[in-house]
Amino acid sequence: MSNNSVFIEKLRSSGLRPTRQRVQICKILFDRQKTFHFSIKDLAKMIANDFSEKVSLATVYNTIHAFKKRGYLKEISINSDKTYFDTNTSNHHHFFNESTNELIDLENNEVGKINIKKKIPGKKIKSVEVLVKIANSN
Amino acid sequence: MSNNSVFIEKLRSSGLRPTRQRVQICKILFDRQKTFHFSIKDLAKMIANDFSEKVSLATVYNTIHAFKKRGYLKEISINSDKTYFDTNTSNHHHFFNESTNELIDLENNEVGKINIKKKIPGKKIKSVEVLVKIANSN
DNA sequence: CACTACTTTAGAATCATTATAAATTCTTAA
DNA sequence: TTAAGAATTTATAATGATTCTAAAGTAGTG
Repeated sequence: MSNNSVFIEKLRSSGLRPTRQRVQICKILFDRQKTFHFSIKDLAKMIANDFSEKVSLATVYNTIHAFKKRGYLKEISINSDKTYFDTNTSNHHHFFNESTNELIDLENNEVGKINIKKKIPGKKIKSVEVLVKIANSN
Repeated sequence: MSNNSVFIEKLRSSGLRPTRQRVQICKILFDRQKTFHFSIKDLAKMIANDFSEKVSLATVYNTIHAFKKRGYLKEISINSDKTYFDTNTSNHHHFFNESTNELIDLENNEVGKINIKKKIPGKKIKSVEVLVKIANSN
């Protein structure tokens, strides 16, 4: 369990004022061992449950965007209708469980080297992301 | 240049009545050599340009969904804010050019075998899709 | 032709997200 | 510590994409 000063520092160090709202959101997002995959809606619900003080939806959006911009979160697109964010900002991949709509991390070292044979002249590769869709075996 | 009867047959064979609107949309989508990547907005614009008769936006949505359901189109998610459809329904991958927002197909045989080392018990893999983000080399 | 089911349509409704502008809070420096 | 200015939060409105609705139109069948 981190104490708030860790998050206050984190925020300050990237030029964000450590407001109550931002610190609260940090606690939910980053005070955990495992990767966290969430939608804005999920997060808003958790804030409502975890804290007595209300945080407006606009602030949730603002904060998530600020965090994404600073590299604290990654955005993941599965289907157009679902936007998830991921606290794991390393280079990695995902399983998407179609039976449950659940996302599972797939670390870089859990996927063999990916050889992109086609080259696009004048372009360089920024990232290679794999999405593995899975479902119940039967 | 295919004639309409090809599309009328295609529609009929999958239980869709070959209405004027659907045939028009078929002509735009499928009467071409190369894969076509498009958004609903793109398509609506093309319909407006190519045909004298108006097609309502609701019909465009209905038709695209019907085509997707029947496997004539694939949906592609890049960023949450962009939904593209793809007339290439084969198992394949994509480049996404971040400089131009352009999608480029990457066929299965242009990517080396992808070895997913992590297994999820009780689940089977439905698909493996790679998204390669690219940008100008400099 | 007449019937029925399928389609299309305009417009309303919904949902997620972004914009706005006023109120609040944070930081700083006196 | 307090005043000033900038950053932030907030409620609400605005936007944009998509879906819904219910009425009008159309295709297929006998």
